[in-house]
Amino acid sequence: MSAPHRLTRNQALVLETLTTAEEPLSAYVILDRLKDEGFRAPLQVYRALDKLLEAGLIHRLDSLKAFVACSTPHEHDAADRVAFAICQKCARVWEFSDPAIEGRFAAWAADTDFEIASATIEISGLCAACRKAGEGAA
Amino acid sequence: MSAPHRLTRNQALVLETLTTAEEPLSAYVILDRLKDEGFRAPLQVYRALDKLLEAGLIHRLDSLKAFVACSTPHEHDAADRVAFAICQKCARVWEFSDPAIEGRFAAWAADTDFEIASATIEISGLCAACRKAGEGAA
DNA sequence: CAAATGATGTAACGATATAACATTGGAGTC
DNA sequence: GACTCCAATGTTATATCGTTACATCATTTG
Ligand SMILES: [Zn+2]
Ligand SMILES: [Zn+2]
Ligand SMILES: [Zn+2]
Ligand SMILES: [Zn+2]
Repeated sequence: MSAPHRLTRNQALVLETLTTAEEPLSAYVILDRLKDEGFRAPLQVYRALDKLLEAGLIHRLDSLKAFVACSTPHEHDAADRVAFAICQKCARVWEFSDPAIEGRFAAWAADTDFEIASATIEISGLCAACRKAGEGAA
Repeated sequence: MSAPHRLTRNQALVLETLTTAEEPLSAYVILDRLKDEGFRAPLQVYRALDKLLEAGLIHRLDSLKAFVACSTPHEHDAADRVAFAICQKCARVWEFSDPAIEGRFAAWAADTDFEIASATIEISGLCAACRKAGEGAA
């Protein structure tokens, strides 16, 4: 399996930026925040992101075109897919996995003779805090 | 509710391009295929795509940054979410929905006090035909 | 040390999507 | 028909996201 590779300076900086952030960040926002650390070009960010994705330390949210630190740096096995809930207002992300959902996908795949390799599961809506805050504002 | 708006020329051309295609198409591929019909700029495509998305006649696949015609132009209600399976090899798309999956999301949302507005559910893998074709090739 | 490997820096480019603004075309009045 | 309104269109420019190409530096390993 994947040896727990020690992170390089660039990788550590990008990971720390994501870990510190409250919301998912685009690659260019990360670049901007790391200007003072010597980052100059997008590729410096994308290369670090690639390694962190491989290591399972971060995720890319396709629906936002942005990256987020993994909430519980686990091995994301094929049999333990992860889903994300993203608040449209505060942009905070909840990461969860549900064997029952995985089971339904597996059942559909078996019926259809489709071999699942990966999945993108992102739900969008309003978190409890943002709904509470918005109740009196309409 | 949404009146079944008659499509404009541009919208009809974009929809026909997607309906005819075997795979999802990027906006720029659509633009290219409609050059002969007078299309010149990305916005002509994106504006038509926006309307078709509103009308529920097409979908955007976030994981591919591409668009696909809806296989069964239904009203995609909040209570009847749709999922996609995308073959990595032939790029064909299967559109399906599963009340049990929706139920699991609803259960998670209830537990977490999250209000779901929309979802992106895209699984990637190999279809039956492509697996069969690849079996003797390794 | 020498070779191999992986990370980095930099510039240029490609791909995806939107902003801004002028113009056109039809639907409903008068 | 003339007038008004509003949606759709055409066009240019720009914003945003991501990759190719290539030279350089660091680390490991024999
Ligand atoms: Zn994770
Ligand atoms: Zn929120
Ligand atoms: Zn559909
Ligand atoms: Zn296939």
